Amino acid sequence: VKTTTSQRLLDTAAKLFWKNGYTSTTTREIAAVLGVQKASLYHHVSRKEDLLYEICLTSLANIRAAVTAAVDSVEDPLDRVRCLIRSHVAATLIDQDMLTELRALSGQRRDEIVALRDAYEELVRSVIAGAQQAGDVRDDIPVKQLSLCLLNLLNWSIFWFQPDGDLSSDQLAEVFIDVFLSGVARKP
Amino acid sequence: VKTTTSQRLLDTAAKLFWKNGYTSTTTREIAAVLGVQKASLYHHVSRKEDLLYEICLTSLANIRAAVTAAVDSVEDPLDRVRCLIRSHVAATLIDQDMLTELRALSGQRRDEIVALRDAYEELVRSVIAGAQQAGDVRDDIPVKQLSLCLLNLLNWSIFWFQPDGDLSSDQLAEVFIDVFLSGVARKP
DNA sequence: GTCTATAAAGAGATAGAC
DNA sequence: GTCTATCTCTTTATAGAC
Repeated sequence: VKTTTSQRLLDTAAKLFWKNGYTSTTTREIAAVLGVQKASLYHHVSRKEDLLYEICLTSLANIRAAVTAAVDSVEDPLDRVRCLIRSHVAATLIDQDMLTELRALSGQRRDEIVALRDAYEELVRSVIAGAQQAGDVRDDIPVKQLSLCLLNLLNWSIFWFQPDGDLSSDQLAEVFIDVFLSGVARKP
Repeated sequence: VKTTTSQRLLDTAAKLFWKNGYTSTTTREIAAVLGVQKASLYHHVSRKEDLLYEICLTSLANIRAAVTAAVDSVEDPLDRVRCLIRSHVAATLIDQDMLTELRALSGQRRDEIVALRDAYEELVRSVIAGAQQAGDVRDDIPVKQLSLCLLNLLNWSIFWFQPDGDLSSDQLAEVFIDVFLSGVARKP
Protein backbone atom coordinates (compact mmCIF):
# COMPACT_ATOMS: atom_id res chain seq x y z
CA VAL A 1 0.00 0.00 0.00
CA LYS A 2 1.68 3.17 -1.17
CA THR A 3 0.82 6.32 0.64
CA THR A 4 0.80 9.11 -1.85
CA THR A 5 -0.22 12.53 -0.71
CA SER A 6 -3.54 12.06 -2.45
CA GLN A 7 -4.12 8.90 -0.45
CA ARG A 8 -3.19 10.58 2.82
CA LEU A 9 -5.59 13.34 1.95
CA LEU A 10 -8.42 10.86 1.51
CA ASP A 11 -7.57 9.08 4.76
CA THR A 12 -7.39 12.32 6.68
CA ALA A 13 -10.64 13.57 5.23
CA ALA A 14 -12.36 10.27 6.00
CA LYS A 15 -11.33 10.43 9.63
CA LEU A 16 -12.49 14.01 10.02
CA PHE A 17 -15.74 13.47 8.13
CA TRP A 18 -16.44 10.53 10.35
CA LYS A 19 -15.63 12.36 13.54
CA ASN A 20 -17.30 15.70 12.90
CA GLY A 21 -19.51 15.12 9.90
CA TYR A 22 -18.91 16.17 6.33
CA THR A 23 -20.47 19.61 6.51
CA SER A 24 -18.85 20.54 9.80
CA THR A 25 -15.42 19.57 8.56
CA THR A 26 -13.69 22.50 6.89
CA THR A 27 -11.02 22.41 4.26
CA ARG A 28 -8.87 24.35 6.74
CA GLU A 29 -9.04 21.51 9.25
CA ILE A 30 -8.17 18.92 6.66
CA ALA A 31 -5.21 20.96 5.47
CA ALA A 32 -4.05 21.59 9.03
CA VAL A 33 -4.11 17.90 9.96
CA LEU A 34 -2.34 17.10 6.73
CA GLY A 35 0.21 19.80 7.40
CA VAL A 36 -0.28 21.81 4.23
CA GLN A 37 -1.96 25.02 3.17
CA LYS A 38 -5.60 24.64 2.26
CA ALA A 39 -5.01 25.83 -1.28
CA SER A 40 -2.80 22.78 -1.79
CA LEU A 41 -5.80 20.49 -1.42
CA TYR A 42 -7.16 21.75 -4.70
CA HIS A 43 -4.25 20.28 -6.57
CA HIS A 44 -5.59 16.82 -5.67
CA VAL A 45 -9.32 17.38 -5.87
CA SER A 46 -11.32 20.11 -7.50
CA ARG A 47 -14.03 20.34 -4.85
CA LYS A 48 -14.51 19.31 -1.24
CA GLU A 49 -17.35 17.08 -2.33
CA ASP A 50 -14.93 15.02 -4.43
CA LEU A 51 -13.33 13.83 -1.21
CA LEU A 52 -16.60 12.49 0.14
CA TYR A 53 -17.43 10.88 -3.17
CA GLU A 54 -14.09 9.09 -3.43
CA ILE A 55 -14.29 7.99 0.18
CA CYS A 56 -17.78 6.57 -0.26
CA LEU A 57 -16.74 4.75 -3.43
CA THR A 58 -13.66 3.05 -2.02
CA SER A 59 -15.33 2.36 1.31
CA LEU A 60 -18.21 0.54 -0.34
CA ALA A 61 -15.85 -1.27 -2.69
CA ASN A 62 -13.70 -2.44 0.22
CA ILE A 63 -16.66 -3.70 2.22
CA ARG A 64 -18.08 -5.49 -0.76
CA ALA A 65 -14.75 -7.09 -1.66
CA ALA A 66 -14.12 -8.24 1.90
CA VAL A 67 -17.57 -9.73 2.31
CA THR A 68 -17.57 -11.39 -1.10
CA ALA A 69 -14.21 -13.02 -0.44
CA ALA A 70 -15.29 -14.22 3.00
CA VAL A 71 -18.62 -15.60 1.86
CA ASP A 72 -17.14 -17.36 -1.14
CA SER A 73 -14.60 -19.12 1.06
CA VAL A 74 -17.22 -21.47 2.50
CA GLU A 75 -19.90 -23.68 1.06
CA ASP A 76 -22.40 -24.36 3.80
CA PRO A 77 -25.30 -21.90 3.42
CA LEU A 78 -25.51 -21.14 7.13
CA ASP A 79 -21.76 -20.75 7.40
CA ARG A 80 -21.96 -18.27 4.58
CA VAL A 81 -24.32 -16.18 6.70
CA ARG A 82 -21.87 -16.39 9.59
CA CYS A 83 -19.00 -15.34 7.35
CA LEU A 84 -21.06 -12.49 6.02
CA ILE A 85 -21.67 -11.20 9.52
CA ARG A 86 -18.03 -11.53 10.58
CA SER A 87 -16.63 -9.79 7.53
CA HIS A 88 -19.31 -7.10 7.40
CA VAL A 89 -18.74 -6.17 11.03
CA ALA A 90 -14.97 -6.12 10.63
CA ALA A 91 -15.13 -4.09 7.44
CA THR A 92 -17.68 -1.50 8.54
CA LEU A 93 -16.05 -0.90 11.91
CA ILE A 94 -12.62 -0.37 10.35
CA ASP A 95 -13.41 1.12 6.97
CA GLN A 96 -15.97 3.44 8.44
CA ASP A 97 -18.79 3.41 5.98
CA MET A 98 -19.59 7.00 5.21
CA LEU A 99 -23.19 6.03 4.50
CA THR A 100 -24.57 8.42 7.06
CA GLU A 101 -22.99 11.36 5.22
CA LEU A 102 -24.43 10.29 1.91
CA ARG A 103 -27.02 13.03 1.77
CA ALA A 104 -24.25 15.61 1.42
CA LEU A 105 -23.50 14.31 -2.06
CA SER A 106 -25.30 16.02 -4.88
CA GLY A 107 -27.51 14.54 -7.55
CA GLN A 108 -25.87 12.08 -9.88
CA ARG A 109 -23.09 11.06 -7.50
CA ARG A 110 -25.51 10.44 -4.69
CA ASP A 111 -27.56 8.22 -6.96
CA GLU A 112 -24.44 6.33 -7.97
CA ILE A 113 -23.42 5.60 -4.38
CA VAL A 114 -26.96 4.63 -3.46
CA ALA A 115 -26.96 2.19 -6.36
CA LEU A 116 -23.74 0.62 -5.11
CA ARG A 117 -25.19 0.35 -1.62
CA ASP A 118 -28.29 -1.28 -3.04
CA ALA A 119 -26.13 -3.74 -4.95
CA TYR A 120 -24.36 -4.65 -1.74
CA GLU A 121 -27.67 -5.18 0.01
CA GLU A 122 -28.64 -7.45 -2.83
CA LEU A 123 -25.55 -9.52 -2.03
CA VAL A 124 -26.69 -9.78 1.57
CA ARG A 125 -30.13 -10.87 0.43
CA SER A 126 -28.70 -13.54 -1.83
CA VAL A 127 -26.69 -15.08 1.00
CA ILE A 128 -29.73 -15.19 3.26
CA ALA A 129 -31.90 -16.51 0.45
CA GLY A 130 -29.38 -19.31 -0.06
CA ALA A 131 -29.71 -20.34 3.57
CA GLN A 132 -33.47 -20.17 3.27
CA GLN A 133 -33.46 -22.45 0.24
CA ALA A 134 -31.20 -24.90 2.03
CA GLY A 135 -33.75 -25.02 4.83
CA ASP A 136 -31.36 -23.53 7.38
CA VAL A 137 -33.15 -20.20 7.75
CA ARG A 138 -36.86 -19.77 8.29
CA ASP A 139 -38.82 -18.71 5.24
CA ASP A 140 -41.99 -17.46 6.88
CA ILE A 141 -40.44 -14.00 6.87
CA PRO A 142 -39.53 -12.58 3.42
CA VAL A 143 -35.82 -12.45 2.67
CA LYS A 144 -36.03 -8.69 2.25
CA GLN A 145 -37.21 -8.23 5.81
CA LEU A 146 -34.64 -10.64 7.18
CA SER A 147 -31.91 -8.72 5.39
CA LEU A 148 -33.12 -5.42 6.76
CA CYS A 149 -33.10 -6.90 10.24
CA LEU A 150 -29.57 -8.16 9.82
CA LEU A 151 -28.25 -4.89 8.42
CA ASN A 152 -29.99 -3.01 11.21
CA LEU A 153 -28.40 -5.25 13.79
CA LEU A 154 -24.93 -4.85 12.33
CA ASN A 155 -24.84 -1.26 11.13
CA TRP A 156 -25.92 0.73 14.17
CA SER A 157 -22.75 -0.46 15.90
CA ILE A 158 -20.78 2.27 14.16
CA PHE A 159 -22.38 4.76 16.56
CA TRP A 160 -21.14 3.18 19.75
CA PHE A 161 -18.39 0.68 18.97
CA GLN A 162 -15.00 1.62 20.34
CA PRO A 163 -11.90 -0.37 19.38
CA ASP A 164 -10.56 -0.09 22.92
CA GLY A 165 -13.84 -1.08 24.56
CA ASP A 166 -14.44 -4.30 26.45
CA LEU A 167 -15.72 -6.06 23.36
CA SER A 168 -13.56 -6.56 20.27
CA SER A 169 -15.15 -6.35 16.85
CA ASP A 170 -14.61 -10.10 16.46
CA GLN A 171 -16.37 -10.85 19.71
CA LEU A 172 -19.14 -8.50 18.74
CA ALA A 173 -19.62 -10.36 15.48
CA GLU A 174 -20.03 -13.65 17.34
CA VAL A 175 -22.70 -12.10 19.56
CA PHE A 176 -24.53 -10.87 16.47
CA ILE A 177 -24.34 -14.31 14.88
CA ASP A 178 -25.76 -15.91 18.01
CA VAL A 179 -28.55 -13.40 18.49
CA PHE A 180 -29.49 -13.22 14.82
CA LEU A 181 -29.63 -16.95 14.29
CA SER A 182 -30.97 -18.14 17.63
CA GLY A 183 -32.81 -15.17 19.10
CA VAL A 184 -32.78 -14.17 22.73
CA ALA A 185 -35.79 -16.04 24.09
CA ARG A 186 -34.96 -18.97 26.35
CA LYS A 187 -36.01 -22.13 24.60
CA PRO A 188 -38.58 -24.17 26.51
CA VAL B 1 -51.64 20.54 21.57
CA LYS B 2 -51.32 24.26 20.98
CA THR B 3 -49.21 25.36 18.08
CA THR B 4 -47.49 28.53 19.08
CA THR B 5 -44.99 30.05 16.69
CA SER B 6 -42.20 28.80 18.93
CA GLN B 7 -43.54 25.28 18.62
CA ARG B 8 -43.89 25.55 14.86
CA LEU B 9 -40.30 26.77 14.77
CA LEU B 10 -39.11 23.68 16.64
CA ASP B 11 -41.13 21.36 14.42
CA THR B 12 -39.85 23.00 11.26
CA ALA B 13 -36.26 22.93 12.45
CA ALA B 14 -36.58 19.27 13.47
CA LYS B 15 -37.82 18.30 10.01
CA LEU B 16 -35.03 20.19 8.28
CA PHE B 17 -32.32 18.97 10.65
CA TRP B 18 -33.51 15.47 10.06
CA LYS B 19 -33.64 15.82 6.30
CA ASN B 20 -30.44 17.73 5.65
CA GLY B 21 -28.50 17.51 8.88
CA TYR B 22 -28.04 20.19 11.53
CA THR B 23 -24.97 21.83 10.07
CA SER B 24 -26.26 21.87 6.52
CA THR B 25 -29.53 23.45 7.56
CA THR B 26 -29.32 27.23 7.49
CA THR B 27 -31.32 29.70 9.53
CA ARG B 28 -32.39 31.14 6.20
CA GLU B 29 -34.00 27.84 5.19
CA ILE B 30 -35.79 27.50 8.49
CA ALA B 31 -37.12 31.03 8.23
CA ALA B 32 -38.19 30.49 4.63
CA VAL B 33 -40.16 27.32 5.42
CA LEU B 34 -41.69 29.05 8.40
CA GLY B 35 -42.58 32.03 6.26
CA VAL B 36 -40.76 34.68 8.26
CA GLN B 37 -37.54 36.66 8.05
CA LYS B 38 -34.52 35.00 9.57
CA ALA B 39 -34.06 37.77 12.11
CA SER B 40 -37.44 36.82 13.55
CA LEU B 41 -36.08 33.46 14.64
CA TYR B 42 -33.91 35.19 17.20
CA HIS B 43 -36.95 36.37 19.09
CA HIS B 44 -37.66 32.73 19.99
CA VAL B 45 -34.15 31.36 20.46
CA SER B 46 -30.88 33.09 20.98
CA ARG B 47 -28.74 30.73 18.92
CA LYS B 48 -29.28 28.12 16.23
CA GLU B 49 -27.90 25.50 18.58
CA ASP B 50 -30.74 26.13 21.00
CA LEU B 51 -33.09 24.63 18.44
CA LEU B 52 -31.16 21.37 18.28
CA TYR B 53 -30.88 21.23 22.04
CA GLU B 54 -34.61 21.73 22.61
CA ILE B 55 -35.44 19.20 19.91
CA CYS B 56 -33.14 16.58 21.42
CA LEU B 57 -34.57 17.17 24.88
CA THR B 58 -38.22 16.85 23.94
CA SER B 59 -37.55 14.04 21.51
CA LEU B 60 -35.84 11.93 24.16
CA ALA B 61 -38.48 12.84 26.73
CA ASN B 62 -41.26 11.80 24.37
CA ILE B 63 -39.65 8.48 23.55
CA ARG B 64 -38.98 7.74 27.17
CA ALA B 65 -42.50 8.66 28.23
CA ALA B 66 -44.08 6.57 25.50
CA VAL B 67 -41.97 3.52 26.25
CA THR B 68 -42.37 3.80 30.01
CA ALA B 69 -46.14 4.02 29.70
CA ALA B 70 -46.29 1.07 27.32
CA VAL B 71 -44.01 -1.15 29.37
CA ASP B 72 -45.77 -0.37 32.62
CA SER B 73 -49.12 -1.34 31.12
CA VAL B 74 -48.30 -5.04 31.21
CA GLU B 75 -46.93 -7.41 33.82
CA ASP B 76 -45.53 -10.39 32.01
CA PRO B 77 -41.75 -9.89 31.63
CA LEU B 78 -41.65 -11.08 28.03
CA ASP B 79 -44.68 -8.99 27.14
CA ARG B 80 -42.86 -6.03 28.58
CA VAL B 81 -40.07 -6.62 26.07
CA ARG B 82 -42.63 -6.81 23.29
CA CYS B 83 -44.26 -3.56 24.43
CA LEU B 84 -40.86 -1.92 24.63
CA ILE B 85 -40.15 -2.83 21.04
CA ARG B 86 -43.55 -1.69 19.77
CA SER B 87 -43.45 1.66 21.52
CA HIS B 88 -39.79 2.33 20.80
CA VAL B 89 -40.27 1.70 17.10
CA ALA B 90 -43.39 3.84 16.94
CA ALA B 91 -41.81 6.66 18.90
CA THR B 92 -38.47 6.80 17.11
CA LEU B 93 -39.96 6.57 13.65
CA ILE B 94 -42.41 9.38 14.33
CA ASP B 95 -40.54 11.60 16.78
CA GLN B 96 -37.35 11.33 14.77
CA ASP B 97 -34.67 10.95 17.36
CA MET B 98 -32.05 13.55 16.60
CA LEU B 99 -29.39 11.31 18.15
CA THR B 100 -27.32 11.23 15.00
CA GLU B 101 -26.94 15.03 15.15
CA LEU B 102 -25.83 14.98 18.75
CA ARG B 103 -22.20 15.76 18.05
CA ALA B 104 -23.20 19.22 16.85
CA LEU B 105 -24.11 20.19 20.40
CA SER B 106 -21.36 21.79 22.40
CA GLY B 107 -19.91 20.74 25.71
CA GLN B 108 -22.30 20.79 28.63
CA ARG B 109 -25.45 20.42 26.59
CA ARG B 110 -24.04 17.49 24.71
CA ASP B 111 -23.17 15.79 27.98
CA GLU B 112 -26.66 16.44 29.26
CA ILE B 113 -28.34 14.82 26.25
CA VAL B 114 -25.93 11.90 26.32
CA ALA B 115 -26.81 11.36 29.98
CA LEU B 116 -30.50 11.31 29.10
CA ARG B 117 -29.84 8.82 26.32
CA ASP B 118 -27.85 6.65 28.70
CA ALA B 119 -30.70 6.79 31.20
CA TYR B 120 -33.07 5.60 28.52
CA GLU B 121 -30.77 2.75 27.63
CA GLU B 122 -30.72 1.82 31.27
CA LEU B 123 -34.50 1.53 31.06
CA VAL B 124 -34.13 -0.84 28.13
CA ARG B 125 -31.61 -2.90 30.06
CA SER B 126 -33.92 -3.15 33.06
CA VAL B 127 -36.77 -4.48 30.96
CA ILE B 128 -34.54 -7.13 29.41
CA ALA B 129 -33.01 -7.98 32.77
CA GLY B 130 -36.51 -8.51 34.13
CA ALA B 131 -37.22 -11.03 31.40
CA GLN B 132 -33.90 -12.72 32.09
CA GLN B 133 -34.69 -13.06 35.77
CA ALA B 134 -38.09 -14.49 34.96
CA GLY B 135 -36.36 -17.12 32.86
CA ASP B 136 -37.95 -15.91 29.64
CA VAL B 137 -34.77 -14.57 28.09
CA ARG B 138 -31.45 -16.36 27.88
CA ASP B 139 -28.87 -15.25 30.40
CA ASP B 140 -25.74 -16.67 28.78
CA ILE B 141 -25.30 -13.30 27.07
CA PRO B 142 -24.90 -10.28 29.38
CA VAL B 143 -27.89 -7.96 29.51
CA LYS B 144 -25.73 -5.09 28.26
CA GLN B 145 -24.95 -6.94 25.05
CA LEU B 146 -28.54 -8.02 24.56
CA SER B 147 -29.64 -4.40 24.95
CA LEU B 148 -27.11 -3.19 22.44
CA CYS B 149 -28.33 -5.82 20.00
CA LEU B 150 -31.92 -4.75 20.47
CA LEU B 151 -31.19 -1.05 20.09
CA ASN B 152 -29.11 -1.79 17.01
CA LEU B 153 -31.94 -3.77 15.50
CA LEU B 154 -34.49 -1.05 16.17
CA ASN B 155 -32.59 2.17 15.65
CA TRP B 156 -31.05 1.74 12.21
CA SER B 157 -34.57 1.72 10.79
CA ILE B 158 -34.62 5.50 10.86
CA PHE B 159 -32.30 5.46 7.86
CA TRP B 160 -34.57 3.53 5.55
CA PHE B 161 -38.08 3.43 6.99
CA GLN B 162 -40.65 5.24 4.92
CA PRO B 163 -44.17 5.79 6.22
CA ASP B 164 -45.64 5.12 2.79
CA GLY B 165 -43.58 1.99 2.20
CA ASP B 166 -44.97 -1.53 2.02
CA LEU B 167 -44.36 -2.12 5.73
CA SER B 168 -46.07 -0.02 8.40
CA SER B 169 -44.17 0.82 11.55
CA ASP B 170 -46.51 -1.48 13.48
CA GLN B 171 -45.79 -4.38 11.15
CA LEU B 172 -42.10 -3.62 11.33
CA ALA B 173 -42.22 -3.81 15.12
CA GLU B 174 -43.81 -7.26 14.96
CA VAL B 175 -41.03 -8.47 12.66
CA PHE B 176 -38.45 -7.14 15.10
CA ILE B 177 -40.17 -8.88 18.00
CA ASP B 178 -40.19 -12.14 16.12
CA VAL B 179 -36.59 -11.94 14.95
CA PHE B 180 -35.21 -10.66 18.24
CA LEU B 181 -36.95 -13.26 20.38
CA SER B 182 -36.86 -16.30 18.11
CA GLY B 183 -33.96 -15.69 15.74
CA VAL B 184 -33.95 -16.54 12.08
CA ALA B 185 -32.53 -20.06 12.09
CA ARG B 186 -35.00 -22.79 11.27
CA LYS B 187 -35.51 -24.92 14.32
CA PRO B 188 -34.59 -28.58 13.81
C1' DG C 1 3.15 20.05 -5.89
C1' DT C 2 3.02 23.61 -2.61
C1' DC C 3 2.97 28.28 -1.43
C1' DT C 4 0.89 33.43 -0.44
C1' DA C 5 -2.83 36.18 -1.24
C1' DT C 6 -7.43 37.06 -2.25
C1' DA C 7 -11.74 36.61 -4.19
C1' DA C 8 -16.72 35.57 -3.76
C1' DA C 9 -20.31 33.66 -1.46
C1' DG C 10 -22.68 32.17 2.54
C1' DA C 11 -23.09 31.64 7.37
C1' DG C 12 -24.92 33.12 12.16
C1' DA C 13 -26.20 36.91 14.60
C1' DT C 14 -27.50 42.00 15.91
C1' DA C 15 -29.60 46.93 15.74
C1' DG C 16 -33.33 49.39 15.86
C1' DA C 17 -37.86 50.72 13.62
C1' DC C 18 -42.73 49.44 13.60
C1' DG D 1 -43.44 39.55 17.45
C1' DT D 2 -41.89 40.65 13.02
C1' DC D 3 -39.68 43.59 9.92
C1' DT D 4 -35.48 45.87 7.02
C1' DA D 5 -30.85 46.51 7.00
C1' DT D 6 -26.36 45.36 8.14
C1' DC D 7 -22.34 43.44 10.55
C1' DT D 8 -18.85 40.18 11.15
C1' DC D 9 -16.94 35.97 10.55
C1' DT D 10 -16.21 31.74 8.11
C1' DT D 11 -16.55 29.13 4.23
C1' DT D 12 -15.15 27.19 -0.37
C1' DA D 13 -12.51 28.06 -4.11
C1' DT D 14 -9.22 30.54 -7.38
C1' DA D 15 -4.99 33.25 -9.20
C1' DG D 16 -0.57 33.22 -9.97
C1' DA D 17 4.32 32.95 -8.06
C1' DC D 18 7.92 29.58 -6.83
